[in-house]
Amino acid sequence: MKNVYDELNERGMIAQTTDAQRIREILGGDKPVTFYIGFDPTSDSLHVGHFVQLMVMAHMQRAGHRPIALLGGGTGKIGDPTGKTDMRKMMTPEVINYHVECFKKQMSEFVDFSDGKALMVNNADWLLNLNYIDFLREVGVHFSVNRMLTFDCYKSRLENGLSFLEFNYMLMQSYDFYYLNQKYGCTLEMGGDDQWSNIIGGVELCRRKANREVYGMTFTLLTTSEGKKMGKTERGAVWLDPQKTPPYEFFQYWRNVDDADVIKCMKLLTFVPVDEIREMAKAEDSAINAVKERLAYEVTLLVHGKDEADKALEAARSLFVTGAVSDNMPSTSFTADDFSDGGITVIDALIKTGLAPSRGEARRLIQQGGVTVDDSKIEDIGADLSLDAFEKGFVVIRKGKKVYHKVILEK
RNA sequence: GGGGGAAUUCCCGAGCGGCCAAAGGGGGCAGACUGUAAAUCUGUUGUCACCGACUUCGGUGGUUCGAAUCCACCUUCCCCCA
Repeated sequence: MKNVYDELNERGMIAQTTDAQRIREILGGDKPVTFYIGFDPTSDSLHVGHFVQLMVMAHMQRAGHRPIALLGGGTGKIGDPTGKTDMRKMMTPEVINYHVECFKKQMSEFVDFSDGKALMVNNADWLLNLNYIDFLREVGVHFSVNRMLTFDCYKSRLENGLSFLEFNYMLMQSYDFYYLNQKYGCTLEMGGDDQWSNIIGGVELCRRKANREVYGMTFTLLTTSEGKKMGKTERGAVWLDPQKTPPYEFFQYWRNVDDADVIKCMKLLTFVPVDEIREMAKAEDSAINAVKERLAYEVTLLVHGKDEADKALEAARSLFVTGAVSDNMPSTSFTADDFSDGGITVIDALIKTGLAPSRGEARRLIQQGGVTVDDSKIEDIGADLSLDAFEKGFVVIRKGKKVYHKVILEK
């Protein structure tokens, strides 16, 4: 069987390691390795930024290792200052707990937690009851402030202010590793590349405090070729929760990634074998479109299941390739009540479907020629959408070139 | 504890008492070109009943015919000294 280290490496997932050789050895050995990845419960759904982490866990689990998903119910109360320019808002315990519950549910879709094949723990369980003095004496002594201040991750914060609360985040996370090492024999901490300093902190703590040799590994952040974080749209993050980001929209997000990012995404976000991906990488020009479609399909498949992936693919194809209407495209239902005088203005329709956030925006869209109803461009901002247009029961509004929306008339 | 500075629209950032819904850039949206790509060019980017009206410049009051711009107090942040 292939060493999972090589698999991850070939996929370009590995960013930094504390000891590449040794890690490769233990991952390729016959003893399962217990490792952990932490997630701070900052929102009520995981987003694509977390997805790489989930993929790594899945890869590792497939290779026979034991993942521990650590939810930061305790550290969430502090807030990780890494890479943040501003102080984070403090979240109430209720909110944090709610987020933890949401994360749990979503993660179970990707990692098998049955029969102890993987563990899910919450660091609130051990961090919340720590005694301040004891903690300082046992953990605090092992950290050098001088050194911490030189870390890159604090640089920007040194200018904008870093509270003592946040400064302690690293100690908390380091303690997590120590705790998991003692309790579950966890010997490897993984995380996004931005977590590197925090991970080092944990590795050093284990060595100093328990004289244990443990390891750390970070993986490539999901960024575009320009170095920007992926998974952000004008409406915010791309969520894994279908309520927050509908599968069709999710699919479209990947369908529209830059040429330069497709292969990277393929490697990071799907289980498609590396050899196959290498073949795909040869595609040029418009042939890349096929790869993008595959990418979108594969990722949607993993996150939302085959049904939704098929539907999204079908909807995208019919709209963009054949121009046909699909049952699976985004839609809104109107009732007869919406047509008070036998019609509704196109502007109102745009608002009601969510295609435009305000009337001003809707008006602008029409003025700039961006709105099409059933293949005829709307020229007049006062245009009406009459009941007669609904003979076939629906009407298709198109905003710009890529956004299609079906308006269904409910009888 | 003392002294100094800052808070502007999605973000960064300019802003003389009237010409400010507020420069410029980024981002977003739309148009052209394309491959549902990138780059480029153009337009647009507070709300509404869009001629015009209304609400914005950390908060609350005040000065003034008139304030994002001046004054007072408050809040938050930054910097220097102790």
